[in-house]
Amino acid sequence: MSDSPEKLSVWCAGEEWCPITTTASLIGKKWHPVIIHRLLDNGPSGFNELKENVDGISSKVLSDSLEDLQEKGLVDREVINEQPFRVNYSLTEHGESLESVITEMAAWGQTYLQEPTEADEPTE
Amino acid sequence: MSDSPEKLSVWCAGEEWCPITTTASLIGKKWHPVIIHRLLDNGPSGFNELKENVDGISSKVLSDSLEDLQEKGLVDREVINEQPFRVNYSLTEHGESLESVITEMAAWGQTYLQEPTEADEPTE
DNA sequence: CGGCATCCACATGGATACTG
DNA sequence: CAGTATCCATGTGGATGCCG
Repeated sequence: MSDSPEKLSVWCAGEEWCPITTTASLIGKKWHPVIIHRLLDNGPSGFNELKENVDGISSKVLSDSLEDLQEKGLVDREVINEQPFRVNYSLTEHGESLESVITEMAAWGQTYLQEPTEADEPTE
Repeated sequence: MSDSPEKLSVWCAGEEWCPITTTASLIGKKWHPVIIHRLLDNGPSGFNELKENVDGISSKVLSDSLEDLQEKGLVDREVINEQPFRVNYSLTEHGESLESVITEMAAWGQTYLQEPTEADEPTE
């Protein structure tokens, strides 16, 4: 885990390649940061275990997100049992390397955000 | 700028409020991190100046994103001249406080990502 | 210059049901 | 348990044109 993995080649939206745009394309999806956060926190997890921890996600969206994260090389999927069928989702080296980013996001949220009260509820 | 602003009340997707989910909802849009990054880097900017710096964005999307960021209390808009018409977009205190997150994202991208070559181009 | 209006394509997300 | 299938609503992004 300590030896840095080779760099990921990732495309980027704009004309010229930009680290932050590209990073945003990796984790700038609604559920990706949370999924990675849960995997960092709880370690390798099964599908439904992850679904419980990522509060409010549907199986389809979790399935789609995990597939996306696998394609991006951040998450690993391993079948650990056939009967009963069990899989294990874990972070790759790249996925784990995101800890600093995820931690920073969580810390920022802790510091600068608060849970809204009923009074804040948008009446719109 | 040094006194920490009051916390933002932001809704979150899941059942229970979660800092990282909520943070992700603030900056987990395709262009938001880049826009904030550019404002951090170049300071307050006009609309087209920002459009140039955020490489590849259309005016509609930039307009939408800026509106979203204003609603979320991260960006300020100020009309600084009527004739010729000029506005200035800048970061609020909350927006500036995101520097650590944005920096971490950019640093991660620098370390773990590389610009893909033609060979990596998806033929799909 | 700094947008908004319009239109449209596609992506994303959610609910529900069903399968091996 | 670990998904897939389906359907549908909404979101997001891009192109173009126009306006004060």
